[in-house]
This record gives sequence, structure tokens and C-alpha cells, in this order.
Amino acid sequence: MKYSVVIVEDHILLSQALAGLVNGFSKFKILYLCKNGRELLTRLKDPKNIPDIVLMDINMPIMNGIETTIALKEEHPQVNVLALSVEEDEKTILKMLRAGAKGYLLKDTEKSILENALVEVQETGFYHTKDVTNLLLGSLNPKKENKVVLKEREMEFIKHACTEKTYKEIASDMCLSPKTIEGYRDSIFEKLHLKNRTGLVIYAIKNKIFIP
Amino acid sequence: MKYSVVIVEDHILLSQALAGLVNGFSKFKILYLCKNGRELLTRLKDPKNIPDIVLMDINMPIMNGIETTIALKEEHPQVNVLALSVEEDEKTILKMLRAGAKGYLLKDTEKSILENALVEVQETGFYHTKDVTNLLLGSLNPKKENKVVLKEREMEFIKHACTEKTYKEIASDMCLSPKTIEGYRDSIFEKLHLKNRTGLVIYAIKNKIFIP
DNA sequence: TTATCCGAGGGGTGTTTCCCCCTTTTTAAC
DNA sequence: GTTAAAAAGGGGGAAACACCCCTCGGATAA
Repeated sequence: MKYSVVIVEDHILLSQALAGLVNGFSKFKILYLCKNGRELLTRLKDPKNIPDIVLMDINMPIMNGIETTIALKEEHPQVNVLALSVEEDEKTILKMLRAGAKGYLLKDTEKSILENALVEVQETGFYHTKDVTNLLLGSLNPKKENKVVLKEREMEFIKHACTEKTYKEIASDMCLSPKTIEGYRDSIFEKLHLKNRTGLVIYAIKNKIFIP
Repeated sequence: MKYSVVIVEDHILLSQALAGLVNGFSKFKILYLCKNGRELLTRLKDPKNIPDIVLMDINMPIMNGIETTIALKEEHPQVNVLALSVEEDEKTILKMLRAGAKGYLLKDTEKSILENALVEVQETGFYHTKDVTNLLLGSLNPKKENKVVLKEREMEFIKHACTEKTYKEIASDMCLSPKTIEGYRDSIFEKLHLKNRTGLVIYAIKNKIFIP
């Protein structure tokens, strides 16, 4: 009996191509393909559609891999999730693993590694490359005071600051006094060691607070 | 006799998976796979390695699809190039087509469309979806004054403007008077209808002049 | 020869940045 | 339960910076 695999991936060509690969592996067969997380969750309502392994892309338009994994694990904790992504962004990988993924695979790998990862996940319960293992170890002792806490209201201000609005305009948009806005700005500058608004904009974009 | 296909794609998993798909098509077979453009050009020095079709990814680390296609067409104009990308960025598509690609395929397509595209490219010389055709038509009559010409020196200034430097500092970095820098800024603001430096930063990032 | 582009500058206004200062409310500690 | 201390909102004023005019010479090109 082969293990059943479901692929959740928005790029249909990659999805179908991967299906071909997996069906070529001796121990695995594809159950069906999904274009996004929502489709998977809908499909899973039928018990016949519950697979052994879900091969999950992280970046998807409708419902991303992290949200989907959390929802999936709540309903069907026995299903193993293997994350698949081009992203090497540390935060994303950690979020995905915290959501319950049993492994993390880069799209830039050999097919034999994919097969190996599937076997490992199904038989030992997890699969990780050296890179991801190192990342996990690194996340255990976070470099002192690395994470700066930005408050909700400050985040809101930052988004406004990433436009052509003056602080006065931002103030009236946020229903606050211009002086309060200046207060936000000053404390953010201090926290993040920034010198001016341009620096703030770059920071916001780098940290995905504002997406241009 | 089957037509030979070479895949140039940096994501090995996708590359191998695609190879599986193509080998499953009745009229095509994979000759070999390449991880980037440079690898392809090296391989092509041996006449035995010249394929009928090259399935080319656009975003690659070493040598991108556009550069590679230009170089390939110079040496082997008879080889048909089918571009493959997730990018729907108009400029990129047009660049690729101008470079000599005979078709443009989104990764978000069905495998039957891939097969159809390969057949069309080989037998009629081109393949385009409705989207790309519309894009081509649109590019013929560019909406009046759409493209703003930025000079080399202005581009350089914009990159500096996307940092925490003051204009005075930018001036000394570019070995110009602060007043000249102000001149650059003002003319750019006018050309691009911007109100302030924040707007310029956002513009630069959107248009990939500055990559954060 | 007349444009046009480029670098440079004068001067004025408004904005941003950076210091001080204050009250009120919420949270935590003693 | 009082006290202490953050957190949230607002303010004055000065200096630096950004923005916006308009000018002017020299090179370059039509």
C-alpha cells in the first residue's frame, strides 16, 4: 500500500509536474491537487480525501501555507505537512515549523531529496536539511535585544509614513494631534536607530510592514 | 522522431518535475537540464547538445533568461525559446519577447497547455496566450507620455535618496553642489508627479531602481 | 544662431527633526 | 491601598532640512 500525498500549490504547472514525480516514487501516490489552502480545507471535509502527507507551498494567494497548516493541524493532526518554498526567509520558515510542518524543502533541490524527505517524514516524523536545523538552533538563543516591539498604533503610523502625506495630514487621518504623531515618530526613530523618514520607509518595506 | 527540449531553470525540483512532464508528451523528449543560462551556453558549444526548443525560466541567479536568450539567438537562431515565468510584469515579458522568445508561458498553467505551447512553437513558430497578445497590442500604442526618461545621473541620485543621507551628504558623495542635487530632485519630482522624498523612495522601489 | 541641457546659486517658505515640557490613564509593585 | 512607573496624548520653540521659485554661465547640439 502506497502512502497518499496531496499537493497544495498555486502554480499549476509545478503542481502537475510534481505530481508526476511523486507518482514515480515507489512508496507514494498522489491523491489530488489543490490550488490553495481553502481548496484543501474544503476537500478534507470528505474523510476519503484525507491523505498521509500534504506537500504545501507557502506563498499562495488565497490562503497561505502557514494559515492552512494551522487550520489543517487543528482538524487532522495525524496528517504530516511538508513545506515547500523558494523563500529562505528565516521568519517564514520558523512560522511554518511552529504551525506544525514536519519538514521544510526548498524548491531548489533534487528529486531524490524530495523522495527521501517524503520517506523520512512518513517514517520518522520529520525531515530537515542542515540549513533548517541550524536555523532552529539559532532561533533558540535569539541575539540579545534583537526584536523591537512596535505597538499597533505605531505600525499604523508607519504605514501612513510610507506615503506622500505630511505628518500633519497623517495626524488628521489618524485623528490625533500632530504633536502626538511627532511623538510616535521620535520613539520609533529611537527604537530602530533611524535618522529620518526615508530610513523609516526603507525599514517598513524591508520588514513588510508596508508593501509597495 | 521526437523534438528535443532543454530546460533552463534554477529550481532543480521544478526543472526535474517539468522534465518528467515533457518526457510524457508524445512529440517531445528532454535532452538535458541546466541550472542557469551560463550552463546552457557552455553546453551548446557541443553541436550534439543543440535542441529544437529551450524552455527558459526568466528569473535566474547567474545569467537571466533575457541575457541568455539574446546570446543563444546570436549563435543558434534556429532554436526556439519558450519563456517560463511567474512574473507578469509587462516590461519583463516584452524584454523577453524582444530578445527572441517565441512564446511566454506562466507557471500557473495546465500541463496540457504546456504541451500545446510546445507543439505550436515547434510547428507554427510562436505561441501566445490571450493575455500576452493583448499586452503586445497595448505596447504598440503606448498611452501618451507614459514612459518618463530618467538620466543616468538622476538614477544615481535616486539610489542615494533611498538612504538616510541628507541631500547635502548625497551632493558630496556625488561630487556635486547641493544646489545641483536639489535641481535633480525638483526635475524628478516634476517628471514623476511626486510631492516629496518619501514618494520618490516608494517610486524607486516599485520600479526596481532601488532594491531594499 | 538659437535652443537645450547641465551644474551652480540666491532666497524664501514650510516641514522635519530634536530638544525641552506637561497632563491623564493604565499597569505593576510594594 | 497606596505608590511608582510606564504608556498614551499633547505642546513650545529652535535648528536643520526639504521644497519651490527664478537666474545665470558654459558646453553641446540643431
